[in-house]
Amino acid sequence: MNERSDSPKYRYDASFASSIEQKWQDRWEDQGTYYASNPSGDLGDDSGRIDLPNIFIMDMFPYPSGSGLHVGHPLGFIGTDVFARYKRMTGYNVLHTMGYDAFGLPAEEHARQTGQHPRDNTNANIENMRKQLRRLGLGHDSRRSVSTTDLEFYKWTQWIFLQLFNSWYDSEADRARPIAELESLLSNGYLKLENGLDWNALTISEKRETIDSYRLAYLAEAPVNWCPALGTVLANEEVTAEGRSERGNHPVFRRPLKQWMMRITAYADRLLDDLEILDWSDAIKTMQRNWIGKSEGAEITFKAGDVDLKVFTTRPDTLFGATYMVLAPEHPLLEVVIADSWPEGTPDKWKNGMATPAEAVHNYQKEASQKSDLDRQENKDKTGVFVGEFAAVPVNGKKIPIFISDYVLMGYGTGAIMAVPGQDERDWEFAQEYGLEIIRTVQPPEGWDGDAFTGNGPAINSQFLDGLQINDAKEKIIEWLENSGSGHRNTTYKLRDWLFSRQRYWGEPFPIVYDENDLPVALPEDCLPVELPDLMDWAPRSLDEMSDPEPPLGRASEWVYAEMDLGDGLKTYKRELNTMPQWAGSCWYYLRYLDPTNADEFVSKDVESYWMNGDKGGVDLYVGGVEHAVLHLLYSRFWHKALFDLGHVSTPEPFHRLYNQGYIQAAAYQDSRGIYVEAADVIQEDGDFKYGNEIVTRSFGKMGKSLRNSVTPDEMYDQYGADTLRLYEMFMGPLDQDRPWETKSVVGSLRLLQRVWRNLVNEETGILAVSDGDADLQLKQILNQTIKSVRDDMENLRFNTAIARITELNNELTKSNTETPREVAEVLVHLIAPLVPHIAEELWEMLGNDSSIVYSPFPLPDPTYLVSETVEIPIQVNGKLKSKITVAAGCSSSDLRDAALADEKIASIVSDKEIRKEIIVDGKLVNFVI
RNA sequence: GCCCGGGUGGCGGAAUUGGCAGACGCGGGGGAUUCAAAAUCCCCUUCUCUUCUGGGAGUGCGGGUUCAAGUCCCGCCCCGGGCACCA
Repeated sequence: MNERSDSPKYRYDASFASSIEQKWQDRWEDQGTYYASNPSGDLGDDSGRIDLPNIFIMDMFPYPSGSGLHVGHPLGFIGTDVFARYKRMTGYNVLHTMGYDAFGLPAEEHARQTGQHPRDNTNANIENMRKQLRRLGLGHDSRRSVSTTDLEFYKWTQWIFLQLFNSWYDSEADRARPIAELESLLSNGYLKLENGLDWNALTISEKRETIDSYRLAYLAEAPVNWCPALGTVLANEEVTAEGRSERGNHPVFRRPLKQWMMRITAYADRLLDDLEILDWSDAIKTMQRNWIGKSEGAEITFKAGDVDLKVFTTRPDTLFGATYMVLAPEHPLLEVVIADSWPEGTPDKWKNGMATPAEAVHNYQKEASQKSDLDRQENKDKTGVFVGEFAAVPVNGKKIPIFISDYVLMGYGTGAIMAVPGQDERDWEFAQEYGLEIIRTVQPPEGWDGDAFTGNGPAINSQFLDGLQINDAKEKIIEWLENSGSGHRNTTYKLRDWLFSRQRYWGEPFPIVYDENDLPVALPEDCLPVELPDLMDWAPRSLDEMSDPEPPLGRASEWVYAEMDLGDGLKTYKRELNTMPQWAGSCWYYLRYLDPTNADEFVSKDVESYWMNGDKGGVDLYVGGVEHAVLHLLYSRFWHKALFDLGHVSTPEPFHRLYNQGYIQAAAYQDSRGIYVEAADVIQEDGDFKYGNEIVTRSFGKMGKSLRNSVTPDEMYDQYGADTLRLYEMFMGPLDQDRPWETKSVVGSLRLLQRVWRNLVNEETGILAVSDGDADLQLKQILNQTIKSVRDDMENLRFNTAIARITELNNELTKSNTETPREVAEVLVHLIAPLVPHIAEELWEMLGNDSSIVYSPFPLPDPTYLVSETVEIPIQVNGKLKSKITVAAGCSSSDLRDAALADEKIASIVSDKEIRKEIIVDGKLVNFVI
């Protein structure tokens, strides 16, 4: 920064910082400084570190975007790097590396814009990103850096798919098992088919289809988000609330298509229960719980003529209050319950102006299907029509009218409800609208003037349930339902099976082919990897609403049909043309970090159990953004559990501790038209923000192109150096909090490093300037107290306060007129080493060491210097600070009291008053109450 | 509407169990050094009253518990995030 000719020659400034940073980055790379030791295999070594305790520290790997980094991106990466460095210095074998999540739609889109093949484009972006991250001085084991697009990586993604395809969920044993075991259980008669058929009487193809329907990865006709303009189906998360594609804002249609599904619902309970053993924030756990959405209750059958209508309810205890029934407009049994004509006395309101129930229902169905999700969200007024038929409440035979309404969703429970307006707010609203009977079955508290009462209380109007509290009433009615055969205990989930097919080019091909009956056949392991064919024309095609999606792989005409012998002679098979979603690679990449060069296994058992630590283990620290709270983290947990069941990994959970870093925000400025202007060009003048001559308004938002407020790491390297950037990002605030970027504040971090440098080195000569004498007692006490605090802060990822403590120590040295004692200098260099590794290495070398500081032990506090002989005690009167006195450490309560009363100020305040109470906390405080 | 976070000086933030509110940094003010400036070093910097000794108020708002509350309890307000007709 300071390039003036008269500034000291050896001042620590941006250009000097850059030169030592590059020197050390080269040396670390040459020496493989950050290589972690494996217990066996290619990455084993004789460093001896394998005998140390180990720790696996991980970032959520990035998508290698072509647009480069801004200073907000590496916040979490710096945090894990500081922690990993600290752990290395405290005697751990540390695994820390970085991979790339490089498949997916963004890569395709970007490639399309630049006209390059996605592979070339992706590889160029990865190279660029590696360079940028290297420049930050991140201590990654470069040998373990993988990309999901590497053939040697996605071979194992396909292998894991085969594991899922070749297994089923045994709900008795509550775990996944190999599919071969299902076949033998069925043929031995140990397991009966759900549809009651005799397995051994089935034809071969019936058997095959039955088996297929049990697999964890299975084909199903499922309603999907079909976006004809993009030519692909989209995941729910890729569709906006308005029902349009997030990219391009094209219309999206719900449409049933045959797709690969993952049976994540089989794991719903375990995914829920095992949250307990995880060290994750309650916020994230709550989000996962909500997503899984477990509800316990009962399924109850209502008879409407000959038709059984099943409802799910969490409140079977309110059965006596059921006064009508509602089916979803898409309910499959609707057609058979519609009456031919309106019964006598049907209110006009229930008919919706139609002459027959059929007309009313079909008209309503049509309207409901045209309602977008947004309409439903914004307009929650209850609408519906009567179907002209009645159902019988099982417990008393009472006939209640059947309605259809869009407030009942086909996708949840049974798509039908018993409506209990007395105890349900939605049912109350509907009942009010259509003039339906309301029966309270729970006694509301006295003075209740509200509508539906959803709280606890004794049952009323419920015959044999009367007087029971909700939970007891539920148990009793469920018992009755089960005895009478009209219902049973049941649990439902919001979680749906995971749609796993995409009509895209840039993704993992499935290791699946189809035979002459169009049934799926898994390829054997020795056929892996199924390589993505090289296509010139890989872009999705725009289609119209009525056409089927065309997977781009269908255009690889050479590739689509394969002739092979899969055990029953040479035959021609058609390949699966869909590809896997982007989540596939991110579901398991952490496991490949462990053993990236293993050609025989996705990870060796030996290596996996070493790093994951079995049982309640997993990745020791996983840092990333909160936006992955549900999808990635849920999918990944699901795959991991399946691999665990099949004996491929030793821990039931992948990520033991999850930590969500905050985001760096930055000021953004809008002109009078609301257009964002380049934030870097805005100046502050007389309290106004000005862009040129125009006054602009300020707001804060996520740093990025759209708000035109990006600051790049390169700018920071030019002005300050990488160590300063690292230090500033860690000092801004706690790692898990959002924080606003302020370039003008970065200078404070540079100043700290300059002072550290100046306290150890003569700026004029560049020669080390430390003394060999001892530090005085006071400095030793400060030094050891600092070591203690910094260790504690580092351990708990509180880097901002660690830096504050280091700054205090350094300020002591700055104030002193003498040269810094060597013992202090050496400690100081260690304390800063995890945060600012380059300057620390440089100083460590100047202090006469020829090996890296990376593995030099982090200082331990000497307990002798953690206690001082005297302590300062605040003296309060009536709880307000009035004075402070200095007394011998460990002095008795009575001595402390006497000393406090002897203090001039205190004496003058209490002299003529009676002391009513004395609070004396040894070593802490004295409070007199007068 | 429900469920999570959060609210502390001009700004970012600190205060581990109830025990000195505002550590550390930015910004601001003053001084030393300098021909002068930059850089550096030192001091001050919550607000407010003041007779310059100190006094009063103060952690979103209103109550409470306590010798003592940013911290605990009750009732609100505001900001951020998630879910949202899930029976």
